[in-house]
Amino acid sequence: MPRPKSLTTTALAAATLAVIDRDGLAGLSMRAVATELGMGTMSLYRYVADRDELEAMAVERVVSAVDMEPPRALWDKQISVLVERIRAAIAKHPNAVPLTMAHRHRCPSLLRWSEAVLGVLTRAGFTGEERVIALRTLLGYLIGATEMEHRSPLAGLGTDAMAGLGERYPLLAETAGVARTIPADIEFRRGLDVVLSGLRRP
Amino acid sequence: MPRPKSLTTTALAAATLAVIDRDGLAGLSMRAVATELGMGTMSLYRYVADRDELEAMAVERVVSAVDMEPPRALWDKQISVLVERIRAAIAKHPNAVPLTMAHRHRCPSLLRWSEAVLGVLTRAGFTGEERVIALRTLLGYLIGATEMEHRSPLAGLGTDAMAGLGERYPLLAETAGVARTIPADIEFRRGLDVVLSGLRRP
DNA sequence: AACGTAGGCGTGCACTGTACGCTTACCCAA
DNA sequence: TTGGGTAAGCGTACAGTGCACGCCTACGTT
Repeated sequence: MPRPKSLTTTALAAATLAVIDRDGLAGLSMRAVATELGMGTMSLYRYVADRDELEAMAVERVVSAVDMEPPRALWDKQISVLVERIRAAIAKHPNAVPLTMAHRHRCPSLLRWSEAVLGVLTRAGFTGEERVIALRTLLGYLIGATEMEHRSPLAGLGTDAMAGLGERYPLLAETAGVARTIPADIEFRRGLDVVLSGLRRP
Repeated sequence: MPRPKSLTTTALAAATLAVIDRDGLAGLSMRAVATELGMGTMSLYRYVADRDELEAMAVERVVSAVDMEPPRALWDKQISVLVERIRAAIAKHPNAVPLTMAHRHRCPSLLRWSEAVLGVLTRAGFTGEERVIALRTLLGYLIGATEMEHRSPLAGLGTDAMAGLGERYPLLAETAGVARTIPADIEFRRGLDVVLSGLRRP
């Protein structure tokens, strides 16, 4: 009976994400999103309680696209595929990574994802505490590795600055040199393989 | 010859950390730190270029206290001790955890720590890419697990809210129930054991 | 055709980080 | 003892933020 809404929540999330992708996290403000949508700033509050809630919607949009269906394979391969799908989705919006970390706990898609991983683990024979530890270890690695990939130490340093670093931290400098030759997704996968091989029974 | 400084950088970092510990991250502002020190706001900029730099100093203070000397033990035990020392240091200032994550890459103490871990790995026979992967995997788990511990999913939900959750995510609800019975540091240690057992060659 | 509901928006407030320039405390040279 | 130079300390001001509040207006229904 009253005046109909002119926005859907997905349109709001899309606009928010567009601002983040274009102008970076520092460019995100209620005013910026409103302008992006051609509305006044306060109109946003018809759809959203908070700036926090707006951010959470954008994060949900980042993650909601991933396919939660495990592929036909052995359980460890199934898990590695599920983990890498999330990583890929997050990597598509690098500017949003800090927000993704901040709001992941109220992101329904990540709950669905955890449920899917737990399904694989359960079918593989994990139960009780063992299953808790397995999930938390996988999640921990996923979160930490993703964070490291997008705000890594030594990333900004030029090769010459790293040479100076080598005097005080020789092993670190050498390791950084080697690390530079490994593509990020290979590095992620090999670290994940370490975790998975730790999860397999001896 | 000129007027001497009245503050040391460690005093500044201590005051910043005190504000964070007492009033939380939202209570941290240049004005708050200045008041804590009994100075005017702008005086801080004699010691610090940025709010960012102030935050980095506080983070460095959080981490700088940890003992970087590996204990006498087998290499995997040495590493687990080093990792847990960092975790313990961070856990002492839970309000600062997001800052610790944000500024870890320019934190000298964490470089020293990485160097120490690399030393252990090297003595254990790790070289080249294998050593890179080992360090990144450990760091990834440390960062991710720490983040999860301090802003975990399902943490705020009461037991009744989790019952409703159980209808859509049965495995997750069951897992959360079990997880509640495991102390955080035990959980961290067992996840770390998974990673370490993955690092040991078969 | 008129009405009531709810979407949209303009203004304003408290708060943030920080640029700029004045004042003042201090140490050294005379 | 006294002056001077240097840098510490601070007061003010500004652009920007998230958001509370209340007015206006477009709409679907009767």
